[in-house]
Amino acid sequence: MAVKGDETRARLIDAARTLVEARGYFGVGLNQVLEAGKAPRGSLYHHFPGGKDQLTAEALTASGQEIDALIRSLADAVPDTRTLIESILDALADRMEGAEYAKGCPIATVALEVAATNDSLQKVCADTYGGWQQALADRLVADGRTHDQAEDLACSLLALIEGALVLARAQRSRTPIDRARRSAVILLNA
Amino acid sequence: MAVKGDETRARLIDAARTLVEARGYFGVGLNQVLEAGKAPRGSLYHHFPGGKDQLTAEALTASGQEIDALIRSLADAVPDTRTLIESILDALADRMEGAEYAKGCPIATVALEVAATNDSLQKVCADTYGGWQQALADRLVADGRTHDQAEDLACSLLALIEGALVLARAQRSRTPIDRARRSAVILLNA
DNA sequence: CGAAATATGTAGATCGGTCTATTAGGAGAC
DNA sequence: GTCTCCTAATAGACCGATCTACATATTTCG
Repeated sequence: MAVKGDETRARLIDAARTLVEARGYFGVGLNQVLEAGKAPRGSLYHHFPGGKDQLTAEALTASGQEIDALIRSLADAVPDTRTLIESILDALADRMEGAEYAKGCPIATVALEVAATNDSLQKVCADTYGGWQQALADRLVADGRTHDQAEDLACSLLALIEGALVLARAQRSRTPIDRARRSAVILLNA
Repeated sequence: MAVKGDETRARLIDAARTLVEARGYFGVGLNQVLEAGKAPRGSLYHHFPGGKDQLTAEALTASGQEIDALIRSLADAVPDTRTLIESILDALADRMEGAEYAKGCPIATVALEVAATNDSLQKVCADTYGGWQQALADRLVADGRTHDQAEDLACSLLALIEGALVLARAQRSRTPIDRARRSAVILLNA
């Protein structure tokens, strides 16, 4: 029965990922997750004895790893770093528009909600952002930049991307992302 | 009793501003607001017949106007736009650290939580961001930039600032803000 | 007095979490 | 093969707490 159990677990994580990205940690009730994941309450606490926090942490981790993989696979598939950043922003903008602004950064909402009050989730968010920054910095080092330069620039590029996602969702328009795209190129060429 | 009533109203808005900035729309219960604002439940629905949404909207608007005023007053007090941006980021970083990362952008958390599901609050967030962007763009036009250039750059600077605030809160460190500060100067000089 | 404001009480829903049963399916004995 | 057993997994009732909102006084002051 290991297989069926794993499927239920995965369905719950998937449901939590979508809902939490759209409405945040406090904005999603377990009943919603259970309904979307088509699972009874007992299954949730069987697979996630740590309750809502554990489920949310695993959902954030999964979404974080997906973005990490996206960055690293694009980095391999693309001729230069400028194209990498542009591809990331294009992909995120398309994803956001396709979801009618229910999707943006899968981490940011929770990160802001729990920054000062939930240590375990805050740590998950911090680590996830750290991983993304590292993925960008790796590429910048491959371009010939020093470690310090790469870390600085990767952090600013990540901030520009995250901020553009916030503005785009808030205004329900991809314009901020397109503008950030041009500014990112300026930062890369500086 | 107009005076006393207005004071109660103001206390509730102040309490909502602080709590909502720290934990977001869904993360704050009216009981918390009432306790922090030292008011009974009846007063809340007397002053805010629209309930939680109205209270939140007014809290966001007040916080938004405060930042707007900060930008515009700094713009008058400072010799160049570079110093303006640096002053804004320094002020925001100090404020965040001083609150142990319970403060960041007073709008962002709610903006992300309600982007796709609460039209009235989404509109408040969008308008607030629009106002900030306009305040920055006004200064850039005064520097001699065209209207379009100013709008583009103001949007990217705002994204950079917002993103830095997200990363700084998520990682509980002012480093992302300091790095964004240097990148903002690059964008201004480009 | 009359309106504004305050002060509670309470309704009805939903919250996260725990509990006890029941079902399902694979491992091992023979 | 197939029967038995044991645990993983499902199922849903139930708990106290909390949520937003409303209703009904009571108080305060022009």
